Amino acid sequence: MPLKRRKSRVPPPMPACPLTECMALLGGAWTPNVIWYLNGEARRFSELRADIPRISAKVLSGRLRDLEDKGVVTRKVMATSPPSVEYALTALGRELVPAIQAIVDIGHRLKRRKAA
Amino acid sequence: MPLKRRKSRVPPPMPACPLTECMALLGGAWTPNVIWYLNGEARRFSELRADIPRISAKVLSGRLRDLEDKGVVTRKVMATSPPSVEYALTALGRELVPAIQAIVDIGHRLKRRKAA
DNA sequence: TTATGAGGTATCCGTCCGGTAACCGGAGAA
DNA sequence: TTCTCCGGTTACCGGACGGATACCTCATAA
Repeated sequence: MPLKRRKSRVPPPMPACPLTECMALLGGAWTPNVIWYLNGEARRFSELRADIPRISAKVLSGRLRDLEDKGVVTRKVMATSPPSVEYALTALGRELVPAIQAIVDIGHRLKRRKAA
Repeated sequence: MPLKRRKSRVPPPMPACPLTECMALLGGAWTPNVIWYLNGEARRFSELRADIPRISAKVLSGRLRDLEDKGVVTRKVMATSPPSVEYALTALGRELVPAIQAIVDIGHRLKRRKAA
């Protein structure tokens, strides 16, 4: 009883599917969290560390550099003492927020249900 | 001698953040793709491999096992010869689709813009 | 007889992540 | 003066994760 191969139901994903395209920006540990907490005003490195308690300084610093390279965040060094650094979303970064919002919404529902 | 800050003895309250809560289900390489291609009808292992050409068998089988453990997909062995296995989304899995849809939508916009 | 296909597992190896520690230059404390 | 702290970053190390390839079982097809 041979199985017939069912055709792919989905539009040709090939030369870089939209999911992959967007995940290239959202991928990497803690990336959605970083973008999420940058929504709204700019935020300093140590503020982000407080926002995301379980991220290590190394990973946060790496993530911010990656996101800067990809054009998702901007980095501005403030002439304070000691110098502090402010990060903010670019227009591209703000476009990613709705996707993270959708994830957060689902997370809220999951939590509410687990409480019951 | 000042009092040293005591380290919290219990692991930090993990599921505080809705984003983390939901990312626990979506995290891991290729996870959004797998859920995306399972939306709609059930799909077999080799069909998923064709849907997601760049995933390796090891990672796909690992992802499917993880998702089954988390209650996102079901696994059904069909009594064919050779036996085939069908995977499908659970109700929980279907709840995750809107978030992936949002990511896909943004990916479409990014691609369209890049073409220009 | 060999090949093929389904649904994986075994193995190797490179990259990523997390934790710790150190760094730097200036400001305040001892 | 010397100590220490502070914000941001980097170097080092060990472990987990992901990619590539090979292999396995069973049964039909060429």
